[in-house]
Amino acid sequence: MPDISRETLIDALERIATLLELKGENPFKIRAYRSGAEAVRTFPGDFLELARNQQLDGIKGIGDALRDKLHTLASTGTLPFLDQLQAEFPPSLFDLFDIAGLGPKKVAALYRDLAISSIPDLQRACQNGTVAELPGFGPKTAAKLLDAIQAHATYADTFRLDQVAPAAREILDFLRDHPATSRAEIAGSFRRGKETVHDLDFLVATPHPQAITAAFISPPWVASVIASGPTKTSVRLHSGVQCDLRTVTNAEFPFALAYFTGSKEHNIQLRARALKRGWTLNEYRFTPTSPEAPPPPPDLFEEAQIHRALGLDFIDPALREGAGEIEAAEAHTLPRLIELENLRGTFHNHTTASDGHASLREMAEAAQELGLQYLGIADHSHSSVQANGLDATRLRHQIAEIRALNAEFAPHFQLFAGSEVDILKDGSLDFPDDLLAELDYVVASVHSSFTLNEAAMTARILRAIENPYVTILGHPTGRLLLKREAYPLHIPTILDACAANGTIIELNANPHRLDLDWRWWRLAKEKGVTCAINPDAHTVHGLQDLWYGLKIARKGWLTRRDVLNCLPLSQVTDALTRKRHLPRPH
DNA sequence: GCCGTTTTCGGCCCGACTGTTTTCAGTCG
Repeated sequence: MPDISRETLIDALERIATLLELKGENPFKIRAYRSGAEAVRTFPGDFLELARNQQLDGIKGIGDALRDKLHTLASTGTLPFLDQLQAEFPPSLFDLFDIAGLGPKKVAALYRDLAISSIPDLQRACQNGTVAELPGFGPKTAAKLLDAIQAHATYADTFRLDQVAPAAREILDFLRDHPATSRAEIAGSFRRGKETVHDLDFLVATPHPQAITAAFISPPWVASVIASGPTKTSVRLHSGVQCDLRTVTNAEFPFALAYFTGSKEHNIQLRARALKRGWTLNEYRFTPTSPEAPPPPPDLFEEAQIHRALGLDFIDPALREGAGEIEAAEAHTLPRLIELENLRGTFHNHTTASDGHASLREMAEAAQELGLQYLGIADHSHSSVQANGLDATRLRHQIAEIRALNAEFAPHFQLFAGSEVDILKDGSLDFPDDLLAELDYVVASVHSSFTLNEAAMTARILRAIENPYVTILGHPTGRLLLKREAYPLHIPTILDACAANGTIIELNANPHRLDLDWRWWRLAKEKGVTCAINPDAHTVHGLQDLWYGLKIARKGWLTRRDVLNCLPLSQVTDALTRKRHLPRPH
């Protein structure tokens, strides 16, 4: 079987779209490839497997042409159509699309007229004046491109949630404090709870947009102003994060909030739905398409009223990814999403015994301050030498310490004694079963040999899943956002095995991980897999990462019934050890 | 190239901003 992933399919479709743009193809054909890529990205299920087996019929956005191309790529590992297109342009040309202000038309002109095919080429041509003389270009464009090349080399263009959340809150508070502000919100992918974002979108309802704009660009955290007009302004922060501001009227606010929250795919579906009712929908209002069309409802103040006007239940921002949420809202089958208040405790936390920075007691007290009823401790096992992993003696000592503290905390709070035990290269565990049996629960995680192929990695983890003492599979794919790719793993097989064995899967809430990815949780839930939202806290402060995990769980359509740590203390103990008494599958 | 309670052909989201234009094209979201 060719060694490709869903990402390979997505990249291929997006690459085709870009190549067709360079060639000046029909824009609607290009859009079809782009939306096809998005359909692959958001499909709730094992897309790769379906593509391999030519079972893509009926998937929205995938027609005959894309279906066949995806099948070819998934089953053979190559796509001649793409290869032929790629042969027409030098590979380095694609780097130019990463430069702000350059789109397909300009890149095509630079390549065609000046033979520019890389960022260094472009930089030279901007400096020596040839770009400024090109038709459609000019001195300002050349100067802007030089700035953009500089910015490209200096700043990241994608940020983890934790990298932008503090600034997001600070700027939102700042805007809300302004006397000319009537309402302010953050929209965009941040509001949807995406694990990484490109920018922050602020929306302000105000009768004095000029005053808000002036205030937005003036604080010390603004490094530069990218663009500024009457209703739209973009700035870059010193951290490199781009922040956009839109000012609207009070009446426009709910429409603008819905519009700028996206996603693009979600919006397109929403607008199409409005058209069927005889209205156009944009960021300002409903407008009847003809005099005969029914009048849209007057006086809309909230997004929920827009959804209702379209015959839909309110769709939480977390779900607005164009992945079936509109159909579910119409059928009244949207899930009641988990809330932060539903969390009663959490598992997988570290202390000074391994690589954490707080003691058992400090972690327990912090958890109680957060209103939790229980806290699971899971320090590293001894193979994780770099993390000061515990050996059997130290682990038994910690178990005793936990029991002693619990005598003090009872009955209002309880620590659970666990371990984050390494899944070794062959899938065996770092501790023998009799030692694991002394624990309240066990998290099993991969911390080494990341380079196994998919089959070997899947088999390795399957073995751990099948161990009766493994309660939770920790950070299942090992990814570190923007830093390290997930190791190859056949997730559907993992989900099936967890369902069959009663093994819980972690949603690691550390903002560097957010693993398992939200795109898998609907399938996991469908298969009957339980989720545990765990902060993997190494400090007292780290417990608050639960907030990130919550956002991701909501994106995964999870409810409190799907999540282990929504159980009250009185029920969670049984849930942790239930698997030990289950009959073994096979 | 996709799609269908305006359907199998003829549509396909569209507004804001900038720069290079002298009325608009390109980019972005």
